[in-house]
Amino acid sequence: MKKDFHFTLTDRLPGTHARAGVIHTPHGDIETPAFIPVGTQATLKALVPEQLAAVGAQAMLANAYHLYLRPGSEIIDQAGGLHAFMNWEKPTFTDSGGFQVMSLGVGFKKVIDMSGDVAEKPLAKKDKLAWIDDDGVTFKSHLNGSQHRFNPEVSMKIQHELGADIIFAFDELTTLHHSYDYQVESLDRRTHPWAVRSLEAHQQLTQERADKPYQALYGVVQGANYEDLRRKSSRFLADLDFDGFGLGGALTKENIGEIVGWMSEELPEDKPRHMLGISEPDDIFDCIENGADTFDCVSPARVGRNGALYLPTGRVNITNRRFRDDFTPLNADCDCYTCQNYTRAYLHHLFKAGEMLASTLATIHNQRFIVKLVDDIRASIKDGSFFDFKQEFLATYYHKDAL
RNA sequence: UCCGACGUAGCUCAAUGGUGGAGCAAGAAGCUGUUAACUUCGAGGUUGCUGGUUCGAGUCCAGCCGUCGGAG
Repeated sequence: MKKDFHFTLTDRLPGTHARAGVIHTPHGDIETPAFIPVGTQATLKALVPEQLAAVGAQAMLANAYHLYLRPGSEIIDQAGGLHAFMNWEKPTFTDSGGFQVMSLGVGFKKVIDMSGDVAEKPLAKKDKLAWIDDDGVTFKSHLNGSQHRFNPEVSMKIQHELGADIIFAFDELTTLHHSYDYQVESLDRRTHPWAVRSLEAHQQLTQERADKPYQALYGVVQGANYEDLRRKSSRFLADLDFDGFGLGGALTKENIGEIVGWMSEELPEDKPRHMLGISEPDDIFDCIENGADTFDCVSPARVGRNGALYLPTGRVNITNRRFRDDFTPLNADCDCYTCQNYTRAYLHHLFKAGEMLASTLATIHNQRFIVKLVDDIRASIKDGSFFDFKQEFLATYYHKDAL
């Protein structure tokens, strides 16, 4: 099959790893840097695809774990793939299920933070829903407790049935709470061998399903916040025939840019780099400056549904009492449907009343805010104003006395 | 007018005579490859009023006030 995927670099920011480019997929192009909203279960919660497109989303990311459990990846295969199933014609990504190895296992019912200084009490074995070994992971469904097994081959089969344009190798997402020795063992015994197995299974499936659109496979770099491990993991994956790379796992927020920089120095220039699960504005700036091309994250959607909305002056809880009689637009300078048509008082009311429209309007705004932020960063790389834009945005965003 | 029941947090209700609690509402915080329209936290009280019994009363007794129901 003809490989219908490539990455074109168009601009670089001198003195940094930052770059702009275009990812070409069978379902269209993605101008990078770009933020990719997450629709875990083949829907971005609270939005119809037209609303997601209107927000400026160039692509969407779904999750192999959730769609495997329900409705089943074979159902989506029968439907003609993710795009046809969910009525989304633009590019799609799927995550491998690797995140659930962590979130249902060591991370079950815990917050895996990026500060690295939280000593959580160890989880009792019976409380976990996932158990990892060197071949893969056995886990219990969070839906009904039924037992399943994922390994690289299973994840690749599922992701091929789902049919996203960009898919990820099955990896082990370690946390900052794991020891250095564990991080080494995780790379050598699981994430790296699994990357090789994912690639082999992917190539086999690509041949078997030659009538389907080409799917690009990204290898996933791990190594927590250790420079030697991040470089080693990057070099290992760089030597394999991946179409791009996911930069994953445990990253200390304090030096996230530095960590991304280590990986960018080891990875090939001509392949795209995707930051898994990052969306805070300061993190986005740091990652792009150090070579990241695309991002996905549930945070803008989730915090929005819970009433936290992005403003240029920082995030606010619209449920706060002070918004009860604030009849100004959420953000007069925002071009999203919500800000163009509704007041803070109305949004406050919808949340307090528990109305579904609250989620929709909040999601539209938050997605637009982050998508546009990354779009603006892309423009600033192209015209050379990146550092001015970064300084101005972050100074305003993190000193929230203006509201 | 008489009889009866009931008065506890903003609301609905708990509390063998032994340090008055919960849910919801209201207030606030958190959320970074979604088990999340979620989670967490604090605040909120002269137990209708006045007396009495008791070591000790939201609880028992009396009166008053109020609400509801029934009878006239």
